[in-house]
Amino acid sequence: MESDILDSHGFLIGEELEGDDFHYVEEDQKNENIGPSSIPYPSSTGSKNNDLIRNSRIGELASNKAGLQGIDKEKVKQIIYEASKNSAFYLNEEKKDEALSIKLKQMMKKYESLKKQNLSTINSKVDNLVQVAERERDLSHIIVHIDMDAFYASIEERDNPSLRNKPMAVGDNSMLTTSNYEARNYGVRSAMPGFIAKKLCPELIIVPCNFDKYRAVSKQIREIFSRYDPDYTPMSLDEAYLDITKYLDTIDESPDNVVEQIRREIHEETKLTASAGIAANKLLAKICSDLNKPNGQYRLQNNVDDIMNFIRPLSVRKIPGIGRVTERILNEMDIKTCGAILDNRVYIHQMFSSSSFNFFIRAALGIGSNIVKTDHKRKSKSISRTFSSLSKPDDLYEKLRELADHLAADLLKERLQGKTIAITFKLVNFKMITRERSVKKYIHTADDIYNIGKQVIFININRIIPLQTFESTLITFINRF
Amino acid sequence: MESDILDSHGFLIGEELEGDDFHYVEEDQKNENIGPSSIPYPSSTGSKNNDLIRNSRIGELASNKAGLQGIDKEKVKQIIYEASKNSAFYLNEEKKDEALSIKLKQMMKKYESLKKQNLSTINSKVDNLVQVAERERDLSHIIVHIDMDAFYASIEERDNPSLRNKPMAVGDNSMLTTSNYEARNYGVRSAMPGFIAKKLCPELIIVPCNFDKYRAVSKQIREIFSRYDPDYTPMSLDEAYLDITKYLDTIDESPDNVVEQIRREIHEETKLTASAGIAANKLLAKICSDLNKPNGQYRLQNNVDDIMNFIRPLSVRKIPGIGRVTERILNEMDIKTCGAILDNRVYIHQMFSSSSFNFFIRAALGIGSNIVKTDHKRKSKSISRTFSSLSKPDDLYEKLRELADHLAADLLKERLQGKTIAITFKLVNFKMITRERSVKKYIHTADDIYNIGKQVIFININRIIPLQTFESTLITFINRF
DNA sequence: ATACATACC
DNA sequence: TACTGGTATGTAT
DNA sequence: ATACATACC
DNA sequence: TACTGGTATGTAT
Repeated sequence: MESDILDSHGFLIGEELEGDDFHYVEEDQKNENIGPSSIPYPSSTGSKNNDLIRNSRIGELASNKAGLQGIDKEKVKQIIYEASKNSAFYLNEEKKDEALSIKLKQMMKKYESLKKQNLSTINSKVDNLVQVAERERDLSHIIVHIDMDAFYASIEERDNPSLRNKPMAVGDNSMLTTSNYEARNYGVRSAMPGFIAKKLCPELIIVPCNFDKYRAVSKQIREIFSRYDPDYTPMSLDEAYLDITKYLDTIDESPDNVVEQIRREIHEETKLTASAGIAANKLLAKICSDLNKPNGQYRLQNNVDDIMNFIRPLSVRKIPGIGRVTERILNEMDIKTCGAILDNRVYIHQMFSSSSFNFFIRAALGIGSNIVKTDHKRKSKSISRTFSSLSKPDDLYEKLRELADHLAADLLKERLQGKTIAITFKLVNFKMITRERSVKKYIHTADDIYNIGKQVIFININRIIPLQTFESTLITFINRF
Repeated sequence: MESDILDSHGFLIGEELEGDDFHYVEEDQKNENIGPSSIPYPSSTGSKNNDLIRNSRIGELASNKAGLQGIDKEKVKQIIYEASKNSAFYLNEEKKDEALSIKLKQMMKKYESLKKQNLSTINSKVDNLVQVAERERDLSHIIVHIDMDAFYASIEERDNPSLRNKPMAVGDNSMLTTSNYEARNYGVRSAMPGFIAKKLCPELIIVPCNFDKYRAVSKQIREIFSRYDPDYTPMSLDEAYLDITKYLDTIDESPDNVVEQIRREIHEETKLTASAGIAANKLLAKICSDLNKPNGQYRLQNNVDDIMNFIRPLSVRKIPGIGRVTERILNEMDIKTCGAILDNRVYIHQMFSSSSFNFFIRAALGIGSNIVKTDHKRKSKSISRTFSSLSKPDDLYEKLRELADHLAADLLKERLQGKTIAITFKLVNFKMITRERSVKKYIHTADDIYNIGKQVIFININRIIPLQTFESTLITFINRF
């Protein structure tokens, strides 16, 4: 009787939502200062069949990134769609997209009601906040963002001349990490599964990853960076920020020439090309480094007018931290450029959290951190492996054991310990579920990780197995604060 | 085996903390704009025996509020202590105080380490935030806070002349809501149990509450308020804010004279006295209304210098929203006055959340809301009753039934519905525990409340009964957002 | 504290 | 046949 | 979402 | 004999 009432009112227990998002490739970055990595959600409307390809997750694979000019985008989309449409992966993407649509619709409802309101009282408050941001502007540093061109692919080409001038990618049949520019002309790019890339370009050569080699080259270029800024920050094997302000004080050279020289040294010592952006802060430098890619550089002067003229017409999507989802939300609000962010600051203020508002405003003003020297403290350490579907708990425990051993070894290397363990299961339908547990004392041994993980799996075994057996397990070791 | 590991790492489940705080009396307020009602925690050090009386919850009963000047505070403390020391209530207060001590100690650790640091880089950021607050200052309104003097007690005296000039209080043997000024001279005050008050003043006359009468008088004074500001906001039966700016435009009178006139009309029509504060905003008006109590008023000019000179030497405890606990935290940081808040803004910024920082800074600048007209939306509706200890679940369900019926009737009057039900149990040792449940659909009927409540009790029955049977049940009906 | 989403390489 | 692996951070409950 | 603390009348 | 009843809001998990 009571439980009838309870069920009919549906206690908020164990509700299920959807999965995760796409990813790119590579490794080793120091992910920081790239703004809020989460902001509400959007999506297309009906999102049936080809529509999804057109304007969402999968469609993005055929977007207008570098190297895709002049090719038949529609044809690329069509081929990707044909190769994907009945896969579990694609079905899951569709599901996620539908969830997104619902949330976007709700946001738009709020937005429409906002447009009808008189927001003049909020205006001055918002303008105040913009002024506060403006006061953070600091034009006293020259920051450089350097990014190797098609890093892994270029290394492989360099070391095997027979690969040159042919469409080629690094990775394997299930996932590519990098493609060279010839391959990009076919629509082949990173984060694309190799078997789909082959449909786009049957003559594509796929070279397996050789991380030891990439790390060695990375070490070379980092040595070069340190000549110009001993406190440079590497963001990944092929990318770094430099503050060359002090270096410039020691010589009589323009920033442009210094960066030319860095890129020249890189080329001389590695036979590889790099692109660079030069600007007043990391945000702008990063945006700039993409502009004259490959093998080019772009200088944005440390001058408010130049910065504002540069950023105003820029697509919001160019802002690191604004991805596919956030771009779509903004687009729905008719905000396509950074200038429009500023113009719509009152709506942005009402629609988003204060931290998102600050992120958007600072980006649209071209204001960002110019602190390059960082003593980065790792916040989590994780390991994951994809394996073919399992159906017996014991098989899963065995995988857990392997991952726990591996993770514990990694933790030991850095003398890390933590209090929270998260396990992510990827089901065969590509749905991801995460379960985490916090303990009172710091732990780090494989046994501790395994035992806690086993308990977590055991408790959730019914959520995992019956749905459809799992595909992969990600153990994340999280150190909160 | 696994569960051994798990236990030894102590999963963070079902940990128990401590209870609740003291309260005053009366009813009917529109609690708003009184700042963050929570900020970390502090306490004394050893807190043994009489120490607790001296500097904590119970000691506060004998504090230096209006009416207590010139009496022997030490003697009052001693009598309260003797009357309390072995009670379950007092034991619980001691427990809470110990928990507080631990947390305060931790805060001080952080504070000490902060003092050793060079905080110059944060300085300008904090100064910016202070400027942002300063820009909110608005001196264009004249706000009045009116507060009846010893409201319930004065009404009883008025209606029964034999009570006059004798120590008297309103309430009952277990709890007093108001005391007259004669009684206050003995240390008798609101929120004190009657039986303890009798120890302080054996000849004390205790008159039972007569809410219907108080409500009728409240109606009278509200009618007067509305003559001066039709949009006045009542905060309780005996207290209100008025914005007399517009009224002043219609006549040629000073604010002081207008408020004299309001108080005169109150006295003429009710034979009761009121005190008032007149200032640029609600925060300041409220502080001012306490200054010339009883039967007086205080005007603070709408002028930055006057406001700053007024607020600078003011004890932080005078700020509504800073209670016993927060005062203690601040005192530990050597912050006793509002001026000291400003002087220590960088430490405040580092020690507290941004919302607490903003609250402190605005208070210390004398900046507050001057919006009186509010269409207040109720966020919760609750009912609670104290009853003697029960030990059978069925007895508790029966109480639940009564409270649910009552609450549902109240909800119906205001056409309210909600999605969350909270039940608070007060155990015989005065420990309070809360358990809440959210449901998906809005509910409002007694049956729904009862059934959900019963389920909640059922699930937690082992947490309640074995500990020591419960004393009272508070059902709160919460409407989130 | 948990679960999940977004984003970057 | 077949859609990774790693880290950070924001939002919602 | 849940549990609890602080604060006000 | 005996320490309320009501509402809001902040913090921590």
